[in-house]
Amino acid sequence: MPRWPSGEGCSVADARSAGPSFLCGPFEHAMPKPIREVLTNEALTGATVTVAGWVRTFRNDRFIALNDGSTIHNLQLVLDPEGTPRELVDRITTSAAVKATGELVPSPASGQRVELQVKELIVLGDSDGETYPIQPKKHSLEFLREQAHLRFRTNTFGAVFRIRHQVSFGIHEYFHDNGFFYFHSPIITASDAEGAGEMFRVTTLEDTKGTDPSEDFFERVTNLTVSGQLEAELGATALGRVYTFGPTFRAENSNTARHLAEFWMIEPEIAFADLKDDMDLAEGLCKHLIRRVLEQSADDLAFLDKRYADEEKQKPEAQRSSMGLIERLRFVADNPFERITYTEAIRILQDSKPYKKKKFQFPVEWGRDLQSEHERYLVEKHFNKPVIVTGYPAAIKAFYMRMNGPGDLGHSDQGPTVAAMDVLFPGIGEIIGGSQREERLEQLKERMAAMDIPEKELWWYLDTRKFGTVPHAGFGLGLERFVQFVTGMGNIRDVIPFPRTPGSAEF
RNA sequence: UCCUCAGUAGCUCAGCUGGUUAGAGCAUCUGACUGUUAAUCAGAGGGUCGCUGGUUCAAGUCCAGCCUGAGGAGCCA
Repeated sequence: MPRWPSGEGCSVADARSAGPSFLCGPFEHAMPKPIREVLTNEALTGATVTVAGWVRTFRNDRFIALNDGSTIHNLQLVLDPEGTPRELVDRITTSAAVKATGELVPSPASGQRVELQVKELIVLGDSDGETYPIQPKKHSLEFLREQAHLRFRTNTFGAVFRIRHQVSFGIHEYFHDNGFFYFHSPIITASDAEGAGEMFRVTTLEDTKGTDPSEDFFERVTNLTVSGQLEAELGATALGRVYTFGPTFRAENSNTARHLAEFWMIEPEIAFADLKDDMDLAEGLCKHLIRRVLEQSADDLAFLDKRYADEEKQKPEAQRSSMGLIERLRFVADNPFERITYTEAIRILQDSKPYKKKKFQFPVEWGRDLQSEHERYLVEKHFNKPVIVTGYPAAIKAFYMRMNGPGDLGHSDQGPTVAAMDVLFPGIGEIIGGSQREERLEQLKERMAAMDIPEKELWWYLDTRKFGTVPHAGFGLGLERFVQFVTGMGNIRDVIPFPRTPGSAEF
């Protein structure tokens, strides 16, 4: 069994003092060093090092570009031309898994600081060049989507999923550091009253048609969750600050580059907080995550930045982004988000050129929801930065959002509004949707009645308003949409390992 | 679900107003070379032109239906 270099014996200093024969065990069992460490730790130069990974390219029967996923960069392995048997050389093919031990030496050629002079090498897993689908060349994202099980072996997807990790980890970090508790809302839920979209039915029945739900496993109708928010509110009204972070399921027949049937959502919920606190939290989280990725994933971002620039070059000039990927991340991290009310947004849109030239496909008038084209104009043309829109008309928002009164943020004399807030990002659209929740029992019941939501189904939710209710607020952040923004990937299916979309659940 | 576009070698594509045996680059394989950077050079193999039906002397090319994918829209995160 491999030994992890956590205890005695495997430190860099030990490796150096032990000389070239040092290994954490016999060669076959030696724990390989991550290539990320091999390439960056200058103290390793001159040491004997074991690495393992997958062959990216093999040049001249002598040079292996080896990648182990720990970094986007490859380690060059150099074989001894005389001392390597032909049978072994023939097995070093694209994506073969190999393990090698040798001396890490400064590289005489340009292209890499160090390289590994191989003393010992084994092929752990062969890879047949004739049938391995991913070649050392540029592939289309569409093709790689069909090879989703192998696409992680490409630079692009390696970078994307390392960054996805950094974002996920950063979410826990940010909330933990700010006194939040990670709250696990259920995946299987019984309430279908949330109105967040079509749901996937969960059942053990062979056929649900004509069968009484009481005969089912849970003795009632159950579905996969579309949101952990209502449960998070229960947590927040006791623990103070909580967040959920888990998979979410929507059975909508959505076929777009920004919708998935299974996606990951982050839903913080804070007690004793109003809409402004909510906005501050949302903006703070976004900025923290961007800064973290800029710091922790500089190499991957540099690669994606170049990729993004190449993609932009393909577009007609009018559609090109005004900023590069990294440039825009820095800009968003360093500048305050624009905060406007829905009523102001309508006014800006009605004063806009596209409105006056009748370029908008959908009407702009108070009471109607903002369409994608309107959000795009606000974010990408008018403000050219993230925008938080508050105070939407009550009629187009969910029942749990707090009804605004005179003096409340976003209140309008044009009609009733609620304390909602949507964070709109360039290129992505709505990345966060949140609100201050209706904490007043009577108002909440009124809204539920108006929207035909039976109180019976949400008795537990209403209880929080009966017993020690407090102002509270929260939001939902779509993880994949955020990762899209950070990586510059145009299609949401390319930022989740195994995308689920209508008609597609391979892998 | 709606609108638009696309489907030709493993991949990316060319194939004109229908007309001999369907092409290129890359990849793969074989050989050469051996300090290379997606190495280079030479050669070889590789096709149900998405599927079904129709029009025609003749269909990769025209028509219809279906399937799959992409872009946009709606729903939303």
